[in-house]
Amino acid sequence: MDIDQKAVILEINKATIILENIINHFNKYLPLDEEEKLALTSRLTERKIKRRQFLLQEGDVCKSFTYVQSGCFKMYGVDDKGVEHNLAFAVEDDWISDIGSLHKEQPSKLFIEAIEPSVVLQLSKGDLWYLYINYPKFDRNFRVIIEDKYIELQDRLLQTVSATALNRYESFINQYPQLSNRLPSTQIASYLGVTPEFLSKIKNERFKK
Amino acid sequence: MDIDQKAVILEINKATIILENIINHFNKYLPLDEEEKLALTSRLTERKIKRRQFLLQEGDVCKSFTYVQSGCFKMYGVDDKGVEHNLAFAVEDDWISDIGSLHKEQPSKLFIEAIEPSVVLQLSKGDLWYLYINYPKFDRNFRVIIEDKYIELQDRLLQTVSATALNRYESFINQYPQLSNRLPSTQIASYLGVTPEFLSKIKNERFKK
DNA sequence: CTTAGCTCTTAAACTACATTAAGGGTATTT
DNA sequence: AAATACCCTTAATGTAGTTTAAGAGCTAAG
Repeated sequence: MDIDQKAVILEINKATIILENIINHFNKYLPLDEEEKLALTSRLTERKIKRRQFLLQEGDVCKSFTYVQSGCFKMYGVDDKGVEHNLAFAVEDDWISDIGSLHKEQPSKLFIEAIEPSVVLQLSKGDLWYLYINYPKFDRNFRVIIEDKYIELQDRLLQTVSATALNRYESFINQYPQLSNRLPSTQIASYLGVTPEFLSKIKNERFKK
Repeated sequence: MDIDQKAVILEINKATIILENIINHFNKYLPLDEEEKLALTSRLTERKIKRRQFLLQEGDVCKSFTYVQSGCFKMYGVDDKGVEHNLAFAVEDDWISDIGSLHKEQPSKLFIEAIEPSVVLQLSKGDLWYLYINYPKFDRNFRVIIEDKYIELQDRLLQTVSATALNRYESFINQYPQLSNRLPSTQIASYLGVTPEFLSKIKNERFKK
């Protein structure tokens, strides 16, 4: 076996290892059989994304459903004054997409931007539909995935309208302890719905106690 | 045919008419075949609900997925000060449930209460699971139903964190013109995340223009 | 090495919205 | 028919969070 062949095999192994993550992801729900695994993995496109690079920009139609293999993204809207409002973060082993724009093929109001250098696996709308039509298990699995996201979102809305900024901050730290270390405070402030200045004040008061 | 028989037939017709609504509901997605229709309708429980009666109270585990046949419900949480915060309304031909509580069999943080005298069709968790397992089309249909609800919720969260109370009020009127006439202002204020007093002020200023 | 650009913090002035209180109108219950 | 509860509004006062400004530490790019 010459050096070139070895290089090819290394590449294949690396790809296999990467795809193992998404396969394992489905093991949390209804595990895929060999045929389904192949149907899925053969349709995934791997992309490396740099810090500050966009997966989606306001006005564009969202074209794919994205699995985060490694790294971190934020999804946010920008108001009339130009202020960003973070709706969601996604780190490794999570999905991110503007589902509304993807489904209805309408221009998105949102941005999806890498906060860290990242690797993603993407499914185009057509491929996703193909999987839904030919392998009902994907209907099931994505139903459960989106139900979980719905539950999270509803919880968050309740918090947003009924709790103070301090409470929201403490809930965030409890719910996402890893994220609260990993992300800059400005991004957390934008997620909590306060200015960085006010978050700074909150942290200070919390520390004094 | 005697009078009793006529009465029975009338009852059957009425029941059939009621179930027609939910069948038509699914026609918006992937229409059900005869077997699926029977599987569904034979598992539905019809309940009449009085104004101010609860489908779910905080602390209880949500036991069923509810289709609103007629009437109107609100789903809300109550904060430490005892203030209600409406997360959602549901009128005829819509679904309502605390999905988090239903799925994870955990005590709910929410109330679901009738704002008008209502009629609902309920599916227990067990029956819902039975449908999912035996008729994959329900996975598909409920996936799409919940995706639509997710889109709505995300839109609302974005509004809540990025728009003023006046903007949120105007969006609400545009998006749900029927509801804005049908509901008392106190309920709309609770949904928008402001006090009834402040909503009153907003309306007044809006009218002046 | 240096410049430019983020990030974090503090603090004073400001604003959108909450709270409290009170009065009048309208349903729903008795 | 009366009583009770709920609904809507106005207005004074109060506050959580914003805005603006300014400086200091950190990181990244040329």
